[in-house]
Amino acid sequence: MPSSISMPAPPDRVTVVTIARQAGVASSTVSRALNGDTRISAATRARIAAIALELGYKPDALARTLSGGRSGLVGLVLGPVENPFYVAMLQEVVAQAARRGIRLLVLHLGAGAVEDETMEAVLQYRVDGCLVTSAQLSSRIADMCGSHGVPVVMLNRTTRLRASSVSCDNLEGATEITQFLLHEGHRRFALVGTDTSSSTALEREQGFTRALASAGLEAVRFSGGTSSWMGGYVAGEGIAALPPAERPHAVFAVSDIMALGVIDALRQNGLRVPQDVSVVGFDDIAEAARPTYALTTMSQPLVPMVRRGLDMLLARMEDPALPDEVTLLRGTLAVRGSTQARVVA
Amino acid sequence: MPSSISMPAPPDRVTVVTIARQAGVASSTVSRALNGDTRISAATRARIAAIALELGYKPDALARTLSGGRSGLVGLVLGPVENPFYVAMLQEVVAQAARRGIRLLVLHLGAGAVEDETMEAVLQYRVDGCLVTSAQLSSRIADMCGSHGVPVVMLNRTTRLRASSVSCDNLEGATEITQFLLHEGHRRFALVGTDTSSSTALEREQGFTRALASAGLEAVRFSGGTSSWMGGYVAGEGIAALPPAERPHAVFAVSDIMALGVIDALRQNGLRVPQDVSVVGFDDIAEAARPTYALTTMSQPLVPMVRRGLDMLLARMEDPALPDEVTLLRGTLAVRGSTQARVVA
DNA sequence: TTGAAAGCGGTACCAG
DNA sequence: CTGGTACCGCTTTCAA
Repeated sequence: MPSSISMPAPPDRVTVVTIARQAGVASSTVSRALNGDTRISAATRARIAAIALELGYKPDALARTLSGGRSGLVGLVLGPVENPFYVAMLQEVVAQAARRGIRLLVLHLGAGAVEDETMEAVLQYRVDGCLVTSAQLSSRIADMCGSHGVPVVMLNRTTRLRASSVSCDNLEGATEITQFLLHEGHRRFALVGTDTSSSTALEREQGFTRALASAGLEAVRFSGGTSSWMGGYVAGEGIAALPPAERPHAVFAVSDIMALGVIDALRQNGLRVPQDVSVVGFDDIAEAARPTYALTTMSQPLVPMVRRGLDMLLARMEDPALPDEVTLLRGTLAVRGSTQARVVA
Repeated sequence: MPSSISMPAPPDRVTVVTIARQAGVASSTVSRALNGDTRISAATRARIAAIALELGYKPDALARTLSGGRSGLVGLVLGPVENPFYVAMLQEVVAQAARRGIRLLVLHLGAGAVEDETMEAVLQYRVDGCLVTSAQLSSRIADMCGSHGVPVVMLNRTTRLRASSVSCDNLEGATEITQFLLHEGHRRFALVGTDTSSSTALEREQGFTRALASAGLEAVRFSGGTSSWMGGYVAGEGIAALPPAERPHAVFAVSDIMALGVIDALRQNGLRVPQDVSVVGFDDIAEAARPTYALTTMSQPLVPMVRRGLDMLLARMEDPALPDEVTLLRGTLAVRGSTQARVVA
């Protein structure tokens, strides 16, 4: 039966055999030549390369993997994208992975639990390694990867699990930004945190609280639930509802997205930022730089974090015996318009 | 050499052969049994299933694919995530794909061009189909997929390419929201568009312009560059700079994210929304519902769109001969606080 | 320097 | 109903 007009026959796959026949050599020779094996004469190598190019040969990644090689696949477990920080992270991971010839297999995205079938994909597709950001139940992924010799690197998340990690020095960062607030003359503080206890949020709270304690101060704590705009907004309403005498000079939110919610809530309730209340966050998401927010925040070194994370992962894909490693990177303070020095009354 | 303490030997892979030996049958029988082939006696099937379960057998997706089956992989090409709409889409795609047992291979993300190596991944990993959202150069992906018999479905993007698509009825939606504005008494309009000509933006502009034309009206056009908050902000500043006599009653932005930028710019310049100017968008991203914006917009039926898109893709993965198909879904008007009826002067 | 052949883990065809 | 076997595309000994 002749093929229909609208469906040009998908061209037959060009394989090592196709090339071997064309070149009049064995398929094994083709394989070696294309992989730059120096035992093959430069002449034959060149000839085979030429034919491969001409025929548009694309090695089958699956077959290659099956016969014992790497899959080139890295599993990706991504946190709640309601927080733009995770979106930025995703973007950076995708960009850098592409540059390194790594393919990303989406294993999970969002706040929910990682499903079982998802976990199985790690084995079924012979994923070489996993990149995990946040996710409450990431420990399950780490466990199963660990027991199957699949290296795992956590981004923006410290852990005691068998896995390596790269994250911002949250404790130090929170300390630094708190000291900045103290230096600016603020003496009454509010802390905006979450109900869920992610390592990230906890460390930041600690840094803040300790820095205050060193100055003999305490903060009132507000929680809006999750690390989201709405979470911050709810907390912000609570702060705005305080009697003027108890109103904080400055608010520290454990994430930028919450800080933005806080700012909106304060303004919605007639308070000015920074004139009445200074607000700071942590992350430095793109929205923080908008003129309407101009959020003072601790900027996470996103690009280096991802680079370091991929380096660590690739190294462990090469040599699975490498010991776990924890890297902390320092953030940098980004001072913008959401804070202002407090004139002593 | 004994294995080290920290590295428990990765357990040997459980294959059909492992099970076959355990059960005292041929591997082909195992394969059939596990695939529910009714020719195998219910008894043997049960027995094999039990052994498989006990041994924790996970069929190797790669081997299965190599021997002629589907890979279960769908390539994902995602648009600029600066626009939260694409993030929401990603989230929905991931969720629904997981539910259907489809694995997503990230091919691209962002505004940039799709790289060559990325395109090759489609063939190298034997991707069963591709899901494409936006992306200027998505045509290249579509081309190469088309010529290799890999079905493509475009989401939120109409096209004349060989590919199917699902999108919101942008023309109709823009018309409807414009008529709403007219009905509310607005007579002077501004249009906020982009420099890049995505089909989506163009159709929305058309719907708006035509609806106005039907009423004998015209709009001043502003462009802030890209479909982003900043793009909207820049356009908004232009609008705010107009002399009061020329100030529009209502602004139609081709996307929510731009509309938010417009609102912020107007307010930053002392104009009130909706009292001085009404603003509408298109998409209904989560941010639009924030009390601080309360954006009136055309809500895209995201969940049904994705469902329909996956349906179409799966159908074509089963039967590649299916003809291309274009589906338009109607959006629904979400009236919120960023618009207000204009009292006739 | 190159060829032949044996897998990798499944599926499917052909027998029996 | 079930077993044997070839094959998917590539890598990798083992020979020559």
